[in-house]
Amino acid sequence: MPISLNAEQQQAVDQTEGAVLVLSGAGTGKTRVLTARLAHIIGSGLARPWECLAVTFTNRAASEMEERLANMIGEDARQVWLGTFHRIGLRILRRFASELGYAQNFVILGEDDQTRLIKQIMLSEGYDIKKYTPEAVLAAIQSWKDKGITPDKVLTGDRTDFMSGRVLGIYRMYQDRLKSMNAMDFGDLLLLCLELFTENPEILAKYQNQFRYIMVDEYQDTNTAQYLWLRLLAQKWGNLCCVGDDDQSIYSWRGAQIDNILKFDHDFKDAKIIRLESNYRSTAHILAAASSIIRHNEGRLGKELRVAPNRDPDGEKVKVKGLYSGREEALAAVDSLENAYRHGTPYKQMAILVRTTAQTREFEEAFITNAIPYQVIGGAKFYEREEIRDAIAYLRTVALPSDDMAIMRIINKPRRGIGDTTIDLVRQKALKENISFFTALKDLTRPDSFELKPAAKKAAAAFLQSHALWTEYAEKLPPFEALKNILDNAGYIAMWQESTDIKAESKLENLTELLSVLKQRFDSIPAFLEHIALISDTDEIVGDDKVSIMTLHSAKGLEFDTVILAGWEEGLFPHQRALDETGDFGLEEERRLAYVGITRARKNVYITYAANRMVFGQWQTGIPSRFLEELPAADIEILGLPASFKSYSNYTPKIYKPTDPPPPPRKQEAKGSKSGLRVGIRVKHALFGYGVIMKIDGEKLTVLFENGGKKNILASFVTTA
DNA sequence: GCCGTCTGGGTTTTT
DNA sequence: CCCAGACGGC
Repeated sequence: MPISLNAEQQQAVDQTEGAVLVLSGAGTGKTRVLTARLAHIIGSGLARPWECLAVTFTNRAASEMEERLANMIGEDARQVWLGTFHRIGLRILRRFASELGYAQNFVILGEDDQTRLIKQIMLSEGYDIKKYTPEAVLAAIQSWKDKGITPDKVLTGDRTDFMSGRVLGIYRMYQDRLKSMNAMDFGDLLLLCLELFTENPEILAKYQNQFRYIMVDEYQDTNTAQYLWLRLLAQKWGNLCCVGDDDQSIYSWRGAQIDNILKFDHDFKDAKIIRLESNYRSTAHILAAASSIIRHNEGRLGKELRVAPNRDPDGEKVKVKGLYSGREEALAAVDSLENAYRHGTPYKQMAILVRTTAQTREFEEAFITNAIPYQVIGGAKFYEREEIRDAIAYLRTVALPSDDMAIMRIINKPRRGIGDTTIDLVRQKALKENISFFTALKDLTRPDSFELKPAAKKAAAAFLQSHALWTEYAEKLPPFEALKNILDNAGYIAMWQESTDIKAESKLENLTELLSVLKQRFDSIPAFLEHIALISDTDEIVGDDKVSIMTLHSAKGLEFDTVILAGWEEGLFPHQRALDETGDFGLEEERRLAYVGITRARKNVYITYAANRMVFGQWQTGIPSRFLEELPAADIEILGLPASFKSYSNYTPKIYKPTDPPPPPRKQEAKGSKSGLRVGIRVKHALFGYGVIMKIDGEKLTVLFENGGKKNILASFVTTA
């Protein structure tokens, strides 16, 4: 299928040999180039599909590319090695796990399991986990892994080791524990793959020979481990094509090395650099705004976006709005979106982009009040939720009894009389004898074992009996039925049904949702477990006509007609922690984030900030982001700024003196029905706390509570708050 | 082992 | 302001 390309794009497609860096600005058609290039390589017989490796950063990007490729070359597309770094690493590791001393069916630990494991190790080593949190230790370990550093390669005096050298010990123990549990974490999928390659030259050679052409998307976000991995694999043929945009590098905190892209021509000899600068997405004003901001960064590869020919040259100016409070900011967004909707833009072509997930709530509330359909992308992720992780842990322990983290998670959930003391004892035994938790538990319930108190022993035996039954379910029933029966039999469903927890109802809904996903999409438990270990919620986009609310980070790679960039205040955006922790570097990364945000938009951009914001239940005054000053006056329109900002070009960055008493929140027009209850009103429930009314049906209210639950209750049980 | 009350700390961004 | 985890009484 022919596909029209501009000259630079065509050049990127034709330049198949050697190292190529395609510097591809936002909206310049990089996915199109990548897929056209793959199609060209395969179509012209330069390589067969499975001799091509295409690596992306997100599953979403991978499936998009696969789909487009399938449209061009048909079923052959499925043969291409196309996926995220982690998925491809996993595929290789599954095949050669034994070379590293792992069994083929190793499990992949999620973040919660990792933290629990670190915590266990720290506690048993006598560390004060208040002083040094497991999360911080895990982060330090993760950052070594991102750099491709195994425990024996950590240099003395590595400054990421905030516990004066002791994190390394924990790292070592953590890796040992993972291995004895036959488990890997996310970072291992790359790190161990690297180890596999370096220790087994014949395996490396196999893949080097196989991958004649390698392509990488979002190269600016690769970390050192990924860089090393690519370099090894590309060594034989040298055909490595990396596509990226240094101006969109926003993941340094996760180990991404912007240097990878900045030094590409230094790392790979005779590298060709091709610039894609024709933007097919946004209007001139939007591009001008984005360029003007990013121009304040130093050390860029240099690249200017131009409006591609034959497009509406100007469009509307970028609108900058100052609002009184976070609430008003959200209401202003409602206005703008409704206006866009009236002018023919569907809701699904609109997005609110925020810096932090905490900002989403205010918009949700305003959207509920004003009946604007919305979805929050990312945020509290489905597969990270307690009930989902629990259900998965049940499946895991049944699929693989030696999965220690899984069994420990659910053994006393619901309560079965197996408390911390018993769990600790079993764990110690397992550790000492180097057996799995499950085996240790079995041993301790044997008639000739008396280490457990009778009550605990009885409880443990009962659990094992149930476990055997669950295993039978898993063997005999389809996955969906199996999980349903397991959760029922385990009393897990009943636990939530009987719970007075405000979140119980939504947890039950989520479990139903999980079951239906399982039913629709999976016919084997292992396949399902493998899938959920690697996906994230930003991967799933639904086609409903809804406004998307998400962070700037998860917006990368997406585009919308209308984009609202909210919360442009000093400290929030740029975020204070970025400034504190990495200074100018952090500021530049925040600026790139602004650039990413603006360039998501095709037609309309609104940038808003609030003078006052409720943080931790306290009113805080904010000052407009410095990034606002970096916008080009000719391309923006200023609306509703507080008086002292009338002159945009020379504002003094202080509207409200910190010594002034915090301004009272503006009361929303509380008039309405005589009970005072209306959709959107904030109410308080004695048991469930604060929430917002989503729906009123006579005396029956649907309330979205602030701690996450949605509940139907009678109006008489709430008071306005 | 379980369940209630208390308190200090927390909101950057996530494959 | 809210929540997870610690603590103490049963």
